[in-house]
Amino acid sequence: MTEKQEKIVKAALTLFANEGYNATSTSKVAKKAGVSEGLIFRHYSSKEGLLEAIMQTAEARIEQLFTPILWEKDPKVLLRKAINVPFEVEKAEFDFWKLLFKLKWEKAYDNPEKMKPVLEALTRAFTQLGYATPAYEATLFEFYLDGIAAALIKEQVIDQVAFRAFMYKKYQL
Amino acid sequence: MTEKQEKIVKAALTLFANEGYNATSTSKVAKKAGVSEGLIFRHYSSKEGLLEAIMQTAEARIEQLFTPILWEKDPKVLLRKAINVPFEVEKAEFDFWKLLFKLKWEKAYDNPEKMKPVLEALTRAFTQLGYATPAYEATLFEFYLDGIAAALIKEQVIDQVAFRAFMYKKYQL
Amino acid sequence: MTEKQEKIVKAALTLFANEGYNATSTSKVAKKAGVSEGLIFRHYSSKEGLLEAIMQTAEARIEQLFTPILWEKDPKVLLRKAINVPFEVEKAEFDFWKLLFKLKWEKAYDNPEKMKPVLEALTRAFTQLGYATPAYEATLFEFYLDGIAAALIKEQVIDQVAFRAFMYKKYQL
Amino acid sequence: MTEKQEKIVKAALTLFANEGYNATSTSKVAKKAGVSEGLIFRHYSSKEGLLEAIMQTAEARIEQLFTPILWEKDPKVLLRKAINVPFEVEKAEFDFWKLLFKLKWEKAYDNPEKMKPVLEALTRAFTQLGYATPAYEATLFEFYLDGIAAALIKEQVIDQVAFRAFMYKKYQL
DNA sequence: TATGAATGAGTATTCATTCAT
DNA sequence: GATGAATGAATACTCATTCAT
Repeated sequence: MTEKQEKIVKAALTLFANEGYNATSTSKVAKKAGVSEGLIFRHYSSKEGLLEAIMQTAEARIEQLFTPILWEKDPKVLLRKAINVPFEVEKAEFDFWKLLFKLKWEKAYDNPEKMKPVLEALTRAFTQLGYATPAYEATLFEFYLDGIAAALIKEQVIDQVAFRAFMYKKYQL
Repeated sequence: MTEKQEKIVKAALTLFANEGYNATSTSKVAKKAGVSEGLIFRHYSSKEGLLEAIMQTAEARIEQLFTPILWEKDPKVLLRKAINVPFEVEKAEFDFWKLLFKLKWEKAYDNPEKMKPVLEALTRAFTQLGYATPAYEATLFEFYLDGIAAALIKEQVIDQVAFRAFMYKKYQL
Repeated sequence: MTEKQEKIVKAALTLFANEGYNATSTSKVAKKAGVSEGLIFRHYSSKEGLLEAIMQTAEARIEQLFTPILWEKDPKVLLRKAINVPFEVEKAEFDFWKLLFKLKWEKAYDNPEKMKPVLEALTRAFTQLGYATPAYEATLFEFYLDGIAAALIKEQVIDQVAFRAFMYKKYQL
Repeated sequence: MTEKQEKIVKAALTLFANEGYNATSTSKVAKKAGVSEGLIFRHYSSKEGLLEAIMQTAEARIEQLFTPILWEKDPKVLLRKAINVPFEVEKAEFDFWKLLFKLKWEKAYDNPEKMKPVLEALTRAFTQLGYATPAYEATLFEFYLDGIAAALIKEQVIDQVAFRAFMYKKYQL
């Protein structure tokens, strides 16, 4: 990735995440990145190509965040780690997440399959912990995580320490 | 609201919800509604005005759905009613919700204030039921509402009866 | 056809004929026609649509020119009339013809079928006049038509009266 | 001419001839030639420069084809040779001719002067053969040749042997 | 109220060309 | 000689909006 490519991707990420993909023109991206508009197309062939390039990095990052959970044996530790994920997202990554959450509502970009392994790991954990309906527990747990993540990304005021403690207690971790 | 106005609003709702506000041109709306493009502007003065008109109806509908909860005295009944809300949304209303959820991610249209009364009612209920941190419980409960509503709207397969039963049990209702 | 539509078609014809279809931008057409660029697309949906609209008129004009030949019974009169066709094209129509001749070299727009009725009429005439290979004679005659028309359109100096007389004599008319 | 130069010229010729000069981008030429776009400009300084380079070769080829005619003393042989020219064009050269014929309709590239020596040779021949208006005969003859060439290049079905025989007979050769 | 012609600014994308390497 | 990154201007086409009727 050349220096200018990085600039393009960075500018596009910020704009796509905050103003929306459709509301962001390639000329805006170019201006913000300080490059000519044509360069975007030389490197990514289309606006959508650019989006896909960004999404790949984003999904890679997500995988990276959730991988430690997938391999965790101890169910309590697993849940604890899962709860921690949203709180560990750094501000620098918020744009990634914002974009991801937005695109979840565009059919073409929403693939719930992606989270299946996590869901399965959670189900396993709830099974081991003797929950009656572990699959539903996992689903609900994921709703919670999603909600927490969304709130954090939107920078709604939450006492992170207290809330995390609350979650731990709720699941007796 | 004249007959043509209704056609416009209906067409716009479907398109805004499914293709996105920015991705929907006023000409597409006009064509789908079977009216001239000019008429949209005579009635709503701008594309954004049209969106706002739709949003008002949408928000009114939401209020309508949650009002029974606000006045419910019995905390257990209240939670039961709250759990049920997302399952009561009819398919005909999905577009409303889809649009609402999408716009939650556009700063200009996300106002968390809207849900405050519900949040307070839930907090009250959890207090009455003796939960240790009722405000956090209420927050979490709202995440459930969001999550299940999103899943239903996206028509992800969920055994509605079973899941509802699971929620009842979870909250001992 | 509104007044502006006519302006568009006229401007486009001149430009397409003299600078070439591909070398003429829609913005140039708009500027020359004194209308907004968008209007072209409202009326003709695409640059190609505009070309096709023009071509239809052009082909209609051609038909009109050759129709008297098709119905002529007397073979000598028929050939005389045919010889005259190119000389009857008025300067005002040169652009039509220029465009037509240019497009003959674009596969998509060359349809030799168009001239078939004329070719058949010519063949009939040569048959009646006792020519040995009337079909070839007709083909050759068409080459003359093409050649003289091209020369006239390009405004190459030709003594029209003399040349016509020469042709009459050549075919003993 | 280096190997890459040849590749460029060959690719450009095919594309210019079949898709048109304006419709062919330098990037298409580069891709087809398997070279970098920059190289085209190093060698030919501009797209037009490339066209001119091609045209020079094309015109040289034409001269080569017609030279034997210019020096022919026997008028009958001369006409026979002239008739043969279009039939002798090899398929491999069709692109050359297609391009030439197309460009005849671009003022900048049409120079009727080029064919003057041929026209004069034909006139001489017709004079020697005692035709009444040899200059007009020559002009008409050229129209015929042009028409034949165009038909052949466009690969319209023509019985070449029969048609050539027909031409010989027509001019009593 | 409703239409449809009309517009000016913008859209994604392509173009011929330059230049550092 | 040759590449590939980079650009500024252009391209066909769309957009939200206005206005005369």
